This record gives sequence, C-alpha cells and structure tokens, in this order.
Amino acid sequence: MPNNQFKKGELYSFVTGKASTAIARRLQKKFNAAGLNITIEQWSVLYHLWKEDGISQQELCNATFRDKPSITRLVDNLEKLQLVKRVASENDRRINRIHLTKQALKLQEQTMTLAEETLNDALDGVPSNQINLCKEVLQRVYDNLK
Amino acid sequence: MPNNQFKKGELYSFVTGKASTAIARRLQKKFNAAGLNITIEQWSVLYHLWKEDGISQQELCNATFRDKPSITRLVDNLEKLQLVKRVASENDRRINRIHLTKQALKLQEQTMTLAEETLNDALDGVPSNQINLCKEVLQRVYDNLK
DNA sequence: GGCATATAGTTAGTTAAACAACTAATCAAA
DNA sequence: TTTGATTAGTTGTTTAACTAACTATATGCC
Repeated sequence: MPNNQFKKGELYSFVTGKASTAIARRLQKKFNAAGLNITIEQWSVLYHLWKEDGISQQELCNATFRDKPSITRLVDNLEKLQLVKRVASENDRRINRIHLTKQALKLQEQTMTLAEETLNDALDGVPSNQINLCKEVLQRVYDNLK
Repeated sequence: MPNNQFKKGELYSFVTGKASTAIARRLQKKFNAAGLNITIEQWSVLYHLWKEDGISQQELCNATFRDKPSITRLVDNLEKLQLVKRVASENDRRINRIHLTKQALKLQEQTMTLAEETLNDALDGVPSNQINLCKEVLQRVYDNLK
C-alpha cells in the first residue's frame, strides 16, 4: 500500500520546492542589499571551502550535490571574482585543489550571519521539535532517492 | 530569542533545497525514461493548465511562483513543442490566454502517474502524520517569506 | 613497457531563473 | 480628450543545471 499522502493539488509544491526557493531568494536579496556581489550558488561552494580549504572540484561536486560541469563553471566564476584559486595537485596532476583567497575569508562571517538571519525569518513561529522532525523527513526523502 | 535550531553544518541543505532538488531530478529521469520530451518546469506549467485551461500568463506567474520573463520563455518553449497556444483575449488585448492542445491533454494522465510514483519513492517509510506536519512547516516557511 | 580502463576536469549546447529595461494596451483623472 | 499611471507581456544579459562528448592524467594488468 502506497503511503502517498498527497492530494493531486499538493503534489506541485513539493516537487518544485516552493519553500527552499523562497529561502534562497530571500538570502540572495540580503546579499544584494549588503552589497555582496555573489550568488547563492557561489556562496554554497564557499560554504564548503570555509569548512575545509583546498578540497578538490570532485569533492565539491559531492558536497554540493552538483555535477562536474556545474562546479567547473562555478569555480571559473569564483576565480574571476578572485575569491578562489585553482592549484594543481602535486601528487596527482588531474586534481585541482581549490583554495580561498583572503578576500573570500573576509566574506565568511558576514554571509553566515545573513544566512542565519534568513533561516530565523523562515522558521519564525515554528516550534523547534517540528523543525527537527521536518529536517529528519527531508533527510529521509533525500536518502530514499539517492 | 531566535528559534533557529540549525547548527551551521545543517544550514546549507535547507537553503539549497537538497530534498526538493532530488525529487525534481528523479521525476525528470522518469519523464526521460518514458520518452516524454518535457522538462519539470514545463510540466509545472501544464500542471496548472490541466487544472484550469485558458488562464493568462500572469495567472501562471502567480501559480508557479515564477516571474513574467520566466513564464514568457516557458510558454515560448511549450508553443514550440505544440503543447500550448497563446490566444489574445477579446476583452483585453494585453492578455494572452494559454490553451492546451490535444497533445498536451494526452500527457496529463501519464505524467501525473509518474509524479505520484516519484513522491511514493521519496516518502517511502515516512509515516503520514510526519508528512502532514512537514507539509505544514514548509507552507509556514513559504508564508513567512512571502 | 604497452594497452585498456578509470578518474578529474573542460567544452559545447539547450533550458531555465533573476533582473532591468522595454512595448503595447488599458484605465483614470483633469 | 489627452496625459499619466498601471498592467500584461517581451527582450537582453548574466548565472546556473544537465547531458554528452571531449582531453589529460593515472592505474592495473598482461
């Protein structure tokens, strides 16, 4: 027996990710308002480099759930903005290690504050136990489709 | 006191909509496997036209949470595929009413079945009360940012 | 060593999203 | 009735996702 609890009229918003789109748009607006000249997608790459500088493009693919061409172009654009630098690995010359510039390190605190602000806006009035349950469900959805 | 329950490490997946992206990719693959030559975004426009044929581009903007240029281009591409036709309104000639073709009507049943299948895949093993709660939280997030 | 295979990354082409600037039609108010 | 504002839709530009086809380096096996 299928456990699909969605009436047809509700199917749409789940597939199209109405909520996460709204969150991303709000965060992008905060970046723009703060004069930060980066996209959410670029931020998502920096986000993982702040956690671990010098990881490879392939590792960025895994971390950000993007394919290789997407990461190639995001790194291209981040390089143009002088936020990262590609450094060919000594051991294995196929691999590019991506390193943050000083300029990118400066962005971390400010953008993380804006991201936390955005989540507080989004989750205003939602009890924390519901937030936790929702996170678990979304993780389960992701795992089911992996 | 903020109710942000997200540790920094979890911030990312909420902003980037990992789960909804996975759902959309899975559905796109099902479309491709079935030989259906449409994108998820095109399907989302057809979805609203199946509910009410002949609505305007502006109404499609509201229904799909997209801006006007996005709908202009989606309708362009759907017209090229001969799935819809723009018909200038008699009363108000600024308005295009978008009408489904016979070909598009045929797609409804098949794509809706695939979409329901996808949601069943995604929600496998998630109890229905948790699904309902999750839907409420995501709706609340959307409303908070609207 | 030499050849097949796998891995890392790039390039090309199509579709789409966001924003700004634009045209055309309608409406409203002097 | 003409002028100014509003509404519906289009066009141009940049960024990004996905697929497929590609290059270059590394690995494993004979």
